[in-house]
Amino acid sequence: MSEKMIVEEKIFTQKGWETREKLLIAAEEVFGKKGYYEASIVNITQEAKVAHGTFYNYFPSKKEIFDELIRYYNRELRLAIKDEMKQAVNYEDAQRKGFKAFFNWVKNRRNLYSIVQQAIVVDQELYRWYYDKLAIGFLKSLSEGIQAGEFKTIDQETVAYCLMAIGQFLGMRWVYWEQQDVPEEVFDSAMKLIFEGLRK
Amino acid sequence: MSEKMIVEEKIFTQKGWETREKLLIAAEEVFGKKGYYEASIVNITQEAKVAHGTFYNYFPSKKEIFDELIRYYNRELRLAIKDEMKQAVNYEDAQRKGFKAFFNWVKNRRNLYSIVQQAIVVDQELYRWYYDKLAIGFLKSLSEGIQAGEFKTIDQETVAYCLMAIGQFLGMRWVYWEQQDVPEEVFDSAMKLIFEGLRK
Amino acid sequence: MSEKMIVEEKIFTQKGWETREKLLIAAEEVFGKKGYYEASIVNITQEAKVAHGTFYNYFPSKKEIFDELIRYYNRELRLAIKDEMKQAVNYEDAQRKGFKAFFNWVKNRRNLYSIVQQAIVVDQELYRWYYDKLAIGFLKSLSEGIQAGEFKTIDQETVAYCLMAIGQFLGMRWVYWEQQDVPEEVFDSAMKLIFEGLRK
Amino acid sequence: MSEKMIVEEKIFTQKGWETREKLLIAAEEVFGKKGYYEASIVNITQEAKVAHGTFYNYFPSKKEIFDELIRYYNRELRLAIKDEMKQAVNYEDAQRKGFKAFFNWVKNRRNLYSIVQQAIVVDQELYRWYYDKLAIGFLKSLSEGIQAGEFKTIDQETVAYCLMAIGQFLGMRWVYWEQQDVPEEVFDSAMKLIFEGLRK
DNA sequence: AATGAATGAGAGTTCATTCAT
DNA sequence: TATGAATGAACTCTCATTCAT
Repeated sequence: MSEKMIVEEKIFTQKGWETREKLLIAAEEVFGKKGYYEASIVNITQEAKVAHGTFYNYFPSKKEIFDELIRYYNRELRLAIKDEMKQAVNYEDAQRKGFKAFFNWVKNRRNLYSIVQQAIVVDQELYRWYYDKLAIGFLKSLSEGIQAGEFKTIDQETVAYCLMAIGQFLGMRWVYWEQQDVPEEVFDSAMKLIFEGLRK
Repeated sequence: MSEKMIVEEKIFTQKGWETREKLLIAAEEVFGKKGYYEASIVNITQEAKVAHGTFYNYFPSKKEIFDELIRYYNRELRLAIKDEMKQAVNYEDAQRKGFKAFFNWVKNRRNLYSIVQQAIVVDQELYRWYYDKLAIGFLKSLSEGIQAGEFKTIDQETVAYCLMAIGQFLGMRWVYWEQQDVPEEVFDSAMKLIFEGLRK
Repeated sequence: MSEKMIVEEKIFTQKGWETREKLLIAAEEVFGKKGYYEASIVNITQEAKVAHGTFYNYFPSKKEIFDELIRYYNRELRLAIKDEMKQAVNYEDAQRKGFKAFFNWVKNRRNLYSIVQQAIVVDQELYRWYYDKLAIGFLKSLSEGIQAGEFKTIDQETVAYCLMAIGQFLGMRWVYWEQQDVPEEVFDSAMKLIFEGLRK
Repeated sequence: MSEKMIVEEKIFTQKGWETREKLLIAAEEVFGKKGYYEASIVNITQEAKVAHGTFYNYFPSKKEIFDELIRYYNRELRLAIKDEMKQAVNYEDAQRKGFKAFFNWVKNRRNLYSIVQQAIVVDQELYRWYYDKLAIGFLKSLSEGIQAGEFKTIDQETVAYCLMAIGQFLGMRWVYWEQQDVPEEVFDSAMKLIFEGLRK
């Protein structure tokens, strides 16, 4: 007698669930390395070491597994950032810790980072959803920082977008392209810009 | 008697040159609207109102015309920004004017903006080249602003990336997604962040 | 202690037999609605509310269950026609009652009617078998009608085929396509043609 | 300088037109022999001795070439019947000649006959269209025969359907199944039934 | 220079069937 | 007996590229 799992109205046995996981992990690898359009289902099933047809027992289409990856890891990232921010001593520290957590996540999930960027082309709605979701976390922390009198009274949404932008570009530049941690001095320079501004 | 043109070791007649132009303009439209992978050569030749085979008289591959677009318009964008910055009364104003010019360019070249983002998937090297090229302009102006004592002494490259990031995200958010100008108050908020920082 | 049933050298328990029945009923529905080629085994097992693999415990292939349906319901139709004909007061009446019974059967077994037509594509031999079997009934009654001096001396096989043809087309036209009974006046016109001919 | 042809908004050169013809002839053969669902595009292109992809230069889908065959040959058949009927000395003779022409057509176009029957499964609308189109010819001739006082006053539509039914079944039985002409005595028996009726 | 017919590799997807549990 | 995961061959369709005219 085997235990069953139910996901989105589909029922899986333990074995089925494991196959699904294998496919997701394989897709992360393949989409990350080759890009959505260059990647084929065969690439994914070979990476997962299952038969071609097995893919369609678990995902109705190539696009669907892509969506699933984005949505699943968006949640993972947000939780990771949130967890880190909770440890902060003040709101500035919270923002710094948020950035650190983000860079860390990119480092550990290089493929996922790439996949998210691909969404710009593959599904703009999804890409927008991704950043809107992410923005909410920044917004909340900014808002509290303002209320606490730690931050200036600002257009929170705009600033949230600016902060995400900076995180995104530095992550791309250093962690994704150069495959290293964001250097300390770069991180400090960015934080300095954010908290003190450019003008002398 | 026809005049000839030489581009990258190829010789064109006047008529040939015009056909090439038609194809580039069509490619901009088609790549912009459908995306690189969804677009086919036939789409481009139909848009250009030439025969299918004509394409390969001018470009060796689909990828090549994509590259050409990116490189050509990268130059156009940089010139547009430079031109605008020249009019500035000081370095802060130059940065502001640079942003304005960028948003303006996105507005007038929506398709191109989209195409550049597609490079993330199509050719990461090219994408990097694009932003490295762009960064140089920001860098130069920043550098002069520091030398003139108008800006803090900062890690110029990092700040250049941060500024590009902000421009990129706000352009995406407002001009590309919402299809409107960046609202004045959003622009001001971003500038305020950049020049004064977040801390109270 | 369970009772066993034996069908074509296979032994079934009561439960097994019921599963088999469920599959046949489901197949009738699915083949009827979607057609043989559009229908999948999964469609059938889902309709029957059994597991995918269960199908192959009862039928060796998709084709086999199709055959079984055709053969089973061919017998049912012939019995229905025969039963009705038995009530007739003379041979002309028998033919009329035979037609009525046929139209009635199409009405109540729309799916089956469709399935029989599919045999044209799926298995021409089977289709031929179906109509040869059906023809025998017509033949017998015609033959008796002639012997009784009620009908002309005719080429019985040809006339049997003509009668089947008329039944088939009127059934298709009215009962299957229009989903209604064959209108009385249509029925009468056809009978008039059959019994009196076209010439003035 | 090559001559061009325009068909349904597509332009063909002479060569292209010939390829299209080759494909139609091949499809007639393949659909006729294997049936619509068992036939693959590869079967057709191999029969036509062209590359796989060439098919899609001329027909947007498998279904489309099937439709084209049916519609094209429906017209051919109707013209053939009409031509033959024109030679008739009276309306009864016209009907006889119509049947003859039909059987002749089936004989020369065995594959087409099969293909038309497949439409029952592949596209019921098309099948209905086919017989509705055909019925019109019968109707017209019947109508004139009545007006001329040669035929009884009857429900013309119903009788038209009955006549088509008989033609269809005899064609199937003899020409298609047995691959021979409809025997003279069979033809005569059917005509006798049609014109004189069954009752003594 | 311009044309468009021809090509064939390769894509995503389906599904009858097998089989271990 | 019942299950549903796994398989892989076969399908339709796409399209970048080549090439004869």
